[in-house]
Amino acid sequence: MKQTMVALGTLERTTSSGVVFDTLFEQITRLELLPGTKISETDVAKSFGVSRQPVREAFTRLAGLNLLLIRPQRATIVRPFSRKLIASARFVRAAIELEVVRAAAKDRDTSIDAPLKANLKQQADAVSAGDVTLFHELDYQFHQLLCASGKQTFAFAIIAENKAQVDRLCMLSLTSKEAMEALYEDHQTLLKAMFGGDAKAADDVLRVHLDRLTPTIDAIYTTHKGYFDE
Amino acid sequence: MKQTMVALGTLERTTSSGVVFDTLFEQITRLELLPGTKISETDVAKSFGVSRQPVREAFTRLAGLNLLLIRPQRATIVRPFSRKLIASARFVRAAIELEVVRAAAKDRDTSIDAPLKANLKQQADAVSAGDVTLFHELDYQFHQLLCASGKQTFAFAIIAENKAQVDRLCMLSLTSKEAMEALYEDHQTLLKAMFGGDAKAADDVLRVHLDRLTPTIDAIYTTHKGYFDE
DNA sequence: AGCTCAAATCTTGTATACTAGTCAACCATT
DNA sequence: AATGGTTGACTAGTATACAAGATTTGAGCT
Repeated sequence: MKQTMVALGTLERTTSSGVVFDTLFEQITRLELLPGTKISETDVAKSFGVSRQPVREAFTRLAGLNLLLIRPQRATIVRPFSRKLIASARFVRAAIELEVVRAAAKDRDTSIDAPLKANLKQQADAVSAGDVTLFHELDYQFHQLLCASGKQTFAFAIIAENKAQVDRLCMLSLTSKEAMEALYEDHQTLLKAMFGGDAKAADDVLRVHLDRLTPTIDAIYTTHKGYFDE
Repeated sequence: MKQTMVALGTLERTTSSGVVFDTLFEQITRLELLPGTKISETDVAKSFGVSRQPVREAFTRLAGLNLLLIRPQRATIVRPFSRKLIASARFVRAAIELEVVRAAAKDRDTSIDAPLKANLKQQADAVSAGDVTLFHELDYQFHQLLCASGKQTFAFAIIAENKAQVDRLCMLSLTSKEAMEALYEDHQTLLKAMFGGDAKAADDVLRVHLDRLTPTIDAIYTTHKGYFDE
């Protein structure tokens, strides 16, 4: 049986419920399954060629991540966006990441300097090429490296979990070259502040950086009200 | 069927799996089930008078909270303490709560002022009476009210989740009157700083407050190495 | 055409049974 | 006494079936 590394570094088997979970997680966060979509254990089981039980387990885990809404005797729905949940997720993510960069500014793992710089270089190339997908991937890795730099690798799991709430929302917006450039500039400035040990400056730029999503989210709410709960 | 309010304010039925989850969660966090204890779906099902399936679902949720370690074809174990996990949980909890009090110092919900003050008064009484259990309960409520004050009610769910990792550890330590007094003083100073709009002072005192656990956790590690994984 | 109501259908929650992997106990051999 | 192999018990993962609540659909009536 194929084995995979999972959280906390334990070697673990691939199970049917794990496969279902991974696939649905990706479909939801990439908006291949839109908010409000009804899905049932029976249908998903059929499409994966398994019984309801592993599907049920995957549903339980996804519900725990606030991505599915399970109700007895009624079809499960892909949880609509919740402005409250999004605000909370953004707050939590910002709080953790602000503390991470503060920690990094004071006492960082310098072995992460090179991968961070390399990532920034690749970001510049992605912006030049107008490659949104690549830029998003590098952005993800950049924030992951920030956690490693601040010696808080585990924190990224929480950040990633909360990012899932926001990332699927951002799938609804276009990312212009100007927007990518602004994010890239933020990353540069942040790294400069961190490497210079300036916790205050790092704090300031990251707040600005994370706040750039606000108009995007507001715009999405205006144009996609149907995807939001009340 | 009895109904209960759950997260996100939805009215929800009580299910067998919910009952099992709640009971095991409490047993684990109160150390009635010690780290390293082996439990099986079959045994738990028997003791609750239900089938394995709702027990399995509860296990899945508890595993998601890092309280159980499920391994295929082997007995599930109550997750031993992990110094890495504890450090991470404390970091995350501190990050969120620091941002909460910063937010509260700047723009708090003043309707929470009275309940906060009332809680502090009750804390003073609990310290005088040497009532550790009551003090812990009030401490929990105090931090919950801080989130409400900072208009970040949702954040407490994450804090509570991460606190669970640390709280079950602290069940192993005695809380002296001196320790309670120190915590109470911190709460007083924190509230003063928040009400005075002094974000910096609030930040400083909360860091000290949350750091008070460090010697406690170190002492527990020394005296209870058997409860920790490597 | 619209309304009401009963039946059918769909759904999750739970019970039970089967499969396959892990581990400890036991026994044979050296 | 130590070691290695075998076997049975124990375990989670999964399949299948039943119960009960929610929703949909269609027939009958006005």
